[in-house]
Amino acid sequence: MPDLSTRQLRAFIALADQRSFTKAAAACHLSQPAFSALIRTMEQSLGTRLFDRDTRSVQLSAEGRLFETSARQLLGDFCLAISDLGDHVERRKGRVHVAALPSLAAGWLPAIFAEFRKTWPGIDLNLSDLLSDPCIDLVRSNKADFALAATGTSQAGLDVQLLCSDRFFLVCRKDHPLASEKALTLKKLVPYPFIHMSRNSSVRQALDAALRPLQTNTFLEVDQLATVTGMVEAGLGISVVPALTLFHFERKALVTRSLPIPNLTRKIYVVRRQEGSLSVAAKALHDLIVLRMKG
Amino acid sequence: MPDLSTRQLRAFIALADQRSFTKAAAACHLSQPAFSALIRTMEQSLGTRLFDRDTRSVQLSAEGRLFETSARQLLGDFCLAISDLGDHVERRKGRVHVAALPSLAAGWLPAIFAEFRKTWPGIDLNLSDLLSDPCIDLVRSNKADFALAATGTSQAGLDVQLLCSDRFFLVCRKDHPLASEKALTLKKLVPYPFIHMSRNSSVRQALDAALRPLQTNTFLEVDQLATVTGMVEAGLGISVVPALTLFHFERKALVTRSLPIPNLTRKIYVVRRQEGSLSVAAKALHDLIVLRMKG
DNA sequence: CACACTTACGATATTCGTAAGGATT
DNA sequence: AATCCTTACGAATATCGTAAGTGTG
Repeated sequence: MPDLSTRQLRAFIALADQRSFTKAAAACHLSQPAFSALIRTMEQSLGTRLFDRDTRSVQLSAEGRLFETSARQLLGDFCLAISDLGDHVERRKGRVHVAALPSLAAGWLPAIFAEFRKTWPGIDLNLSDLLSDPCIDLVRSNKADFALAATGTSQAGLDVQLLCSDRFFLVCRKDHPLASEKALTLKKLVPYPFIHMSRNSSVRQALDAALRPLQTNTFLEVDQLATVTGMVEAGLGISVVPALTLFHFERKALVTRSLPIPNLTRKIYVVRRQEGSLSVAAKALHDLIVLRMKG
Repeated sequence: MPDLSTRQLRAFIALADQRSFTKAAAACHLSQPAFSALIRTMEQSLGTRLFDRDTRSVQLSAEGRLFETSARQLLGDFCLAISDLGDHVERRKGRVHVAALPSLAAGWLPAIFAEFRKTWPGIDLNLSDLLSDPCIDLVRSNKADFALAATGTSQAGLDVQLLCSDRFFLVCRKDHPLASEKALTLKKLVPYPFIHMSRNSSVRQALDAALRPLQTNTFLEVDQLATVTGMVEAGLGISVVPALTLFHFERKALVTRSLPIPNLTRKIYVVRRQEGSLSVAAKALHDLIVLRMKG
């Protein structure tokens, strides 16, 4: 099977169009003899004359005419494929699939996504707002490019990098005693009824790990942060949630108070597959996320 | 727009399949470093890394995966186009359009076509069995590859070569006086009623030119040779026709007799366009026709 | 240390442009 | 003589294979 290059195709088509070696050579930025040799080489490798030529006229031979259709089609497809690849490399096209904890998806990610989308309007986005484990599963099965999740144990085959430490805040009604408490401590929280996220949430797990010795009055567990908001606002109890989720609690009736315990944090990691680099688009979003978090 | 060769596509696909530079290099009959350089060059010209590789594993990058689909499609199309061209060059495919006088089409061409078709079963044939002028028009308008016709005047832009001189024969019933005439001459034919082809036929024109001084008793003109056969067989008259048409007159009731006038001939020419070579298939048929005529 | 990809490097092959050649108008 | 394609040829470039280098399990 003979070798053939796009340059040869271009030269062939140029000559078919111009019907002149001199003009076609100029169009290909080649000296005329070099162009002539190129066509000759092509004819040899295809095993047939493609042009009937003498000093007075140049035109496609029967076989050349037959090949012309294919050549135009092939070169067109080639250009399409190459420019499509170029679009992806230049970030004019693409798709990034991010898996992220729901606690990040509602409050923190939207601004990042908006900025990303503004910078790279051609790149589409997928966001799987799931708990840590399904997030990581998506990464492992290569369905998501990377995940923003909380994972203590380092996973085999996955690259896990700390994105940030998310400090916990007290959330309660303005008329709650703790809202005006001068010196907040964990111990002062314990007596009050707590509204918690369910045990499989990263928020809850980080909290449990940090509060290990203390026993809280957990009278209600829910699955969604928004539900916590509603419950706290209704005066059913208090809650302790990470800073990145405070978006949910920006309400007139509520206050959020920093807790003076430095290592009471939930750690957020960027998780991606060890093997295989990120796509250009995914790397762009990844880098933006890291930049906006660190910066 | 970057250059790209089928060799590079093959290498890319081989590496995508084998996921090993060593194996893919072997598959491409290249040393491993040369293969490595080939992939590197390709990545540079496309402006993106196509494979994620370290000493332990080789796999497509996101951009490589994107390009893989196109690459396989492109290489497939390439092979198709090249092998299709090859089929035509090797005469496994093709089509030849011949224009030929009806007087040749029925009797003389069938054996040639049969032999040609047996030798090159993949090549389809078109035969336009028309009078000289429409035959030549087909050649000039590039609808026919060449024509077998009678043309005195050399036509501008056309290449005209003598194929054969077709001697005329007397055709009459066995019971006709001329059938047993010892020494045939033209003059002895004159008194008898003639059945002629119409004046726009090449047979008639050649005959008229050759018989110029003599006046024949032309009481019937027809358009088809087969009609001449029927008329002569019915005893309506005699006719004089070229040797290559005698096929029509091989019948029990008829005799065909050579006329002892050497230059009483109709000349058959091969007519083709001056510019532009014949297709491989057309040349094959052309050469066979010339060979069978001369040989 | 064994395996697999990369780098280094001299040798070979290809491709280039300039200049001369040949054919046609 | 002018035009256009081909041939000739030395120079620049690209590609090849061998051998050494590097990094990982």
